[in-house]
Amino acid sequence: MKNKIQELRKSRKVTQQELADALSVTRQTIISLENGKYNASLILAHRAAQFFGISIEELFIFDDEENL
Amino acid sequence: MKNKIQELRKSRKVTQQELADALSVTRQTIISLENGKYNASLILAHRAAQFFGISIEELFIFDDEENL
DNA sequence: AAAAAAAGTAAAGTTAACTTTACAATAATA
DNA sequence: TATTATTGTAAAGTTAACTTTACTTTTTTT
Repeated sequence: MKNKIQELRKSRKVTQQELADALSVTRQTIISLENGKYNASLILAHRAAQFFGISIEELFIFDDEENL
Repeated sequence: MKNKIQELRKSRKVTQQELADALSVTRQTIISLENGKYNASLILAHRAAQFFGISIEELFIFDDEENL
């Protein structure tokens, strides 16, 4: 699953650390999400979508046929 | 985090087993989600929302101030 | 009321999201 | 070019989502 986190973060001139703080996670979590190391949990996805003012469906790119 | 899975499943006369099969998870997972034992992963949330034809934000009730 | 279907409980195991710490590489700025 | 800010890598630990199996309880149907 891909996401638009890095793209949106950069366009808004927010650092990884600032985003991490805003979402109450570590910077490591932001890095790993941006670089596709793992998927966000539902709650984190919701927080991130809220932060960027869009829906979860808009922030994440779900390709069907993906494993849990 | 709460969700409307049980409510929607019943209103559509779908059994837990049928829903589990449709979402490619075990019945145990459905039971635990319906009974609030744990939260769905983002991908499962997406599959469930698609199944019911609504958005993730409509299917899940996010109360802010929740832990990851 | 009996049988069958559906829902629930319990418990042990696996996996991956997230944390923590520490260090390396790149980019920006003085 | 030197310094600082930002991003990335690595690795070990914790926790919770999800699985599997087996059994019990409730609901539905005959």
